[in-house]
Amino acid sequence: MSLGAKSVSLSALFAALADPTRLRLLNLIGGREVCVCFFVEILRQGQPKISRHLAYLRKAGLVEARREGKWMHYRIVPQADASAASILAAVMASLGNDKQMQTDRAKLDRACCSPQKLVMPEGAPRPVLLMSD
Amino acid sequence: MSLGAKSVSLSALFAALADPTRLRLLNLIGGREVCVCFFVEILRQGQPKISRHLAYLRKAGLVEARREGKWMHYRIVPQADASAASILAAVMASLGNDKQMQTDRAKLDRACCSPQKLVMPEGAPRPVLLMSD
DNA sequence: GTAATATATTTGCTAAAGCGTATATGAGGT
DNA sequence: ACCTCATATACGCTTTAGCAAATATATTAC
Repeated sequence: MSLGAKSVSLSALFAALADPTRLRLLNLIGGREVCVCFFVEILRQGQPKISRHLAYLRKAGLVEARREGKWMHYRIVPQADASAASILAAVMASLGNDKQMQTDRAKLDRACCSPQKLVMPEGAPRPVLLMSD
Repeated sequence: MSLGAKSVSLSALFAALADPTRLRLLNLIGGREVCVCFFVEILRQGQPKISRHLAYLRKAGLVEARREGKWMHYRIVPQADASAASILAAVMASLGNDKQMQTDRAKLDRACCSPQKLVMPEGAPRPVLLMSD
């Protein structure tokens, strides 16, 4: 492990955060476990695009996935590194102040509590809370 | 100004941070006002490269420059937006935990207190402390 | 087995980032 | 005026990121 490893991984962390779609995904995942179908429905973007950005976040170690039948559930990976953890905490808090992020979250909450308001596949899994907000 | 402006500017902020050279520059500038010649000397990278990254940071609104004769001094721009400010605070603190960043800072401190140890142009300006660390 | 669904990956493209070299700008000295 | 120094920008290039469309994989239902 080289001495400069931290600065490299920090810039890699910022590269992962340097895209509006990925920030919206992180905002939606924050705290809960969310099925991919909700991302596609709420962001209203093509499924391959969503999937590519999720793969990017996975490779960056920010999220991890769990398969449940046909569905994939994504959740935040708690950061072992203290620097990454503190930065991510500030990021997640900042996302909460953004209008669009709040709107996205509201849609997810609505999907969670009254799914018929969103066009969702029959029997789509609900987002699962991992911790209180 | 659109509703989604914040998420756009946040991703732009992260894009500005997503480069090891720019992080090293921010680390050196942190808290003090520093002349470009120190960046070139300490990072040991080509002057146009340093200058291009400084221009990037300037366009991103993270630093600003002040001319003093032939020399340009760079300093951090205090962020008006609370989100950007809190993220940047976490970033600057994290940089302080990195080995290479500490080494860079030590070199700058040495240049400040015993300039003959670094090959510096005659009469090069010293870094100026803007606030205590 | 086939078909359908949910998600992931590949392909081909365009746009942008980063680099080094060369050149331009701006200030001070002679 | 010219020359030099410090810094910035333009140019040509290679690498990478992002997109849409198409295709592949994995699971379930039949």
